[in-house]
Amino acid sequence: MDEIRVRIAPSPSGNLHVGTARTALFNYLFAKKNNGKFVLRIEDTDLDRSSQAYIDNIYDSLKALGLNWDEGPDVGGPYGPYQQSERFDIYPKYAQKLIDAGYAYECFCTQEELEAEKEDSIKNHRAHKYSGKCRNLSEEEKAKLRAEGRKPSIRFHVPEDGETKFNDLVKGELKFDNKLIGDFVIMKSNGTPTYNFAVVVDDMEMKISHIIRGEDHISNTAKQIMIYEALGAEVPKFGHLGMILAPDRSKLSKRHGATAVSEFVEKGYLTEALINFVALLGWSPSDGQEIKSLDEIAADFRIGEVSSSNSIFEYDKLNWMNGQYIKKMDIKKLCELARPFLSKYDLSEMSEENFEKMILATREPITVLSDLENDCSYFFGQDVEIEPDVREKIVDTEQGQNILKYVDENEIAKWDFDNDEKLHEQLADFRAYFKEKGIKPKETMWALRAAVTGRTHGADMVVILEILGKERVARRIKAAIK
RNA sequence: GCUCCCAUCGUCUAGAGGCCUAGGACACAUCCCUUUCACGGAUGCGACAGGGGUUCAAAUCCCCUUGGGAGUACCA
Repeated sequence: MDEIRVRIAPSPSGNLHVGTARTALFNYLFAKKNNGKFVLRIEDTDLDRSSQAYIDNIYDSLKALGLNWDEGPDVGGPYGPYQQSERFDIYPKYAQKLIDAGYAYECFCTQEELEAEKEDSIKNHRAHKYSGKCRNLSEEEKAKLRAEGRKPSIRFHVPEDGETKFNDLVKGELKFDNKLIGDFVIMKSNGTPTYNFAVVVDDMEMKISHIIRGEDHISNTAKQIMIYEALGAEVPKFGHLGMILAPDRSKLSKRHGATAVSEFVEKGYLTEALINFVALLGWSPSDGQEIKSLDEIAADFRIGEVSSSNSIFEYDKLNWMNGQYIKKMDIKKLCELARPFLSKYDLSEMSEENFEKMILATREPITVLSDLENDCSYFFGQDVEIEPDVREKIVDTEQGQNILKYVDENEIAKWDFDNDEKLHEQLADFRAYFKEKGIKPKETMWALRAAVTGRTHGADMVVILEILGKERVARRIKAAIK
């Protein structure tokens, strides 16, 4: 059997979309599982909408997700170039080949004529397709039209009857009635190829064996198969994935939140979690273990088991999963990723060691890295602002004041801020003292916490005390005493 | 309009005729653990869209209806 070769072919008219990332993922998994090659091709034939910034974003996002390609514009490969704008000269040759073989013809219709045809069809409740009126133009007629200054497009001559069918890797047997497909343009009048033509030529030249893509391409498939056959090329296998939808079942777009991989990263999602989550949209692990690395998923992956229905992108599970990854992540790496999210604080005032301690103590409840900004606020600055509600219900109560005064006068001096084991015990003693007076341990700690952090919940008190140090803690407690 | 795809808990899904009084995960609720929030553990809530067939037997196969999605460009 020939080598398995798959590709992802994004067009750089925007940042890498999660939907594209999922398609890339399934291609990558299929390649990995089958010892094949994963190639990246940039489809930038629409020069107006394409930009280098987007190309860079695609590279960065794919790499960040761990979806490394074997061949592509930047790394090269045996079937390059891998960027369509550098391949413009090869499409006309194939188009000419099709004309010569009678599979395609020049069409001189103007935009207006085409519009009129379409409107006519709609008026008569017919499925509109190109009439084919330029199909049999004589050389004289063509010359005349050319003399008028009309630049022809090239259309593929679709067979009048029969059907085009293929066995979809995920959907099974699919077929299309040829007479419903109009002669479609393969080369625009400006000399550039249309999408349907460019993909086929590129996939053929790049020896792509399996095309795994979104089901929005299903109806293109018939046209593409016709081109392959007309060109005498081997038709690859196709597999169409269901789409990712927003919770309201519409296309996932900006108004639903982030859509680009890079936006998710900026919001504090880990790429490991994102890719894991997206893999679960349409695929499920055979052992029920949902949290899996890319390699583990690849080992377990089978394209035929992928769900053929659409799936909805819900943040709940992504958030949970991201939290799981945050909890398990190597602490050094997490610290690095966390830094940008704490840029509003003066990080220079905190030692590397304390920074790590802080992250270790605050990573537990968070779901996205951006939660850190709020959750770490009390670790910075000399003073804290006590939330009004907390002040009223805890700090300013008689019990609260008593506890704080007691801490100020009898406890703080003896607390060992540099020894967490001792500090831990000392706090236990402190709780025990008030417990004898009938105050719950929880409430005792609340008073301390409220005065020191301004809140009722947060990281472990021992860690907070250690990082803040005796002076700052004393200062904040005094400030809370009326 | 026409063509195509899809249809199991709110969501992601397991299920490929009997193992299903339909399993798991997220979310939600309650409880336990606990110096807070969380984590973790336990329990609970919760679905085969509807209707016809086929069969001894259907979530699983077929048909229709309904619902959702996609395509219908000299965009990709």
